[in-house]
Amino acid sequence: MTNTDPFIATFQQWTDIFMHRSMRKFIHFARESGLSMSMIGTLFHLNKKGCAGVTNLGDHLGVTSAASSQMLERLVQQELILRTEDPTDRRVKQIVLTEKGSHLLDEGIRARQGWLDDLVGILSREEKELIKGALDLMISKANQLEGSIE
Amino acid sequence: MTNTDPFIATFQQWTDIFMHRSMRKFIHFARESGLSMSMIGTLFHLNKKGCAGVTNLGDHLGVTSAASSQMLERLVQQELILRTEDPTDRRVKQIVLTEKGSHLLDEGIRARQGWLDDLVGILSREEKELIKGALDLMISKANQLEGSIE
DNA sequence: CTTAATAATTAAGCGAACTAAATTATATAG
DNA sequence: CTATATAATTTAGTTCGCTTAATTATTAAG
Repeated sequence: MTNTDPFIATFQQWTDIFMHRSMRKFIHFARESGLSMSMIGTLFHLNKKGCAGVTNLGDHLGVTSAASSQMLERLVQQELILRTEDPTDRRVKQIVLTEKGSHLLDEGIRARQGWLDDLVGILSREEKELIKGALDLMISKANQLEGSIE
Repeated sequence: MTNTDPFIATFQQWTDIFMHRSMRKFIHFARESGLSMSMIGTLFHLNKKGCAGVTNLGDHLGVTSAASSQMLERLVQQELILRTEDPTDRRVKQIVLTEKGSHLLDEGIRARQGWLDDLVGILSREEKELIKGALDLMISKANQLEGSIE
């Protein structure tokens, strides 16, 4: 293709494998849990940020606040999130994960990475250390770029 | 959590970052292209396998052949796939990517990994080599597991 | 040839997720 | 106090992706 850099080629190859293996189970899990992509994205976002408003979450997904409100209502009914008034500005609602929502998310992540256990199973201690070192390096470098995206 | 293995912990941490950074742009791209998740999955599958039948693709997505047929019709209208008769069994249709479909997919992948260029930019040659080695190792190990999933 | 099985499509209908517009409640500026 | 702006919600209506059931075409088996 246009990418001649062998590093990028390798990275894309790994991404392909990872997506294929890892996403299938996760999507299956989401379907069975009755969660849409928007819901999944919202739960992940809440897991990361801790708390957010309705319009805020909608913007994050690229939908209107009306759509966001409706989706959040469904999540409230499923008891996956909690919706309370912001005491400092009573127009805004504070959305947070419930215990149940947090657990469900963990379960999904575990489903996603079930095959990881198989992979770990056929790695030697030295190989695991090599890979862990590389991942740690990428994590720290990625965090270094943090400023550019909110 | 329940995972005490530092390797798995690191892996999940990296996955979090990767998903966050990489999926957002890709989902945005899919929306703008008017492609559903099923369509995306189908295009990727075709890209990998080259050719497939209608029922086959539906099974792969976990939907009925009717649903698959309808979705493929939309992809045909968008000129992203080609649907021809299998000469050896005229009941089955052979679905392949068009040039346009292949290009669109490439574009999506590039959108997904736009931030990768930024990451590459702040890696030294030695760091890139370390990471590439780790990725190559994981790729080969993952392929070793290939038999378990079709 | 007849019957049964298989692949794809079509038809009808349903629920989910979205939008625009109106509504309610609260906050801010003049 | 009166505008105006902002946050969330409700309402009505659309579209999408799916299902089941029926239909068409082809193949395979007796």
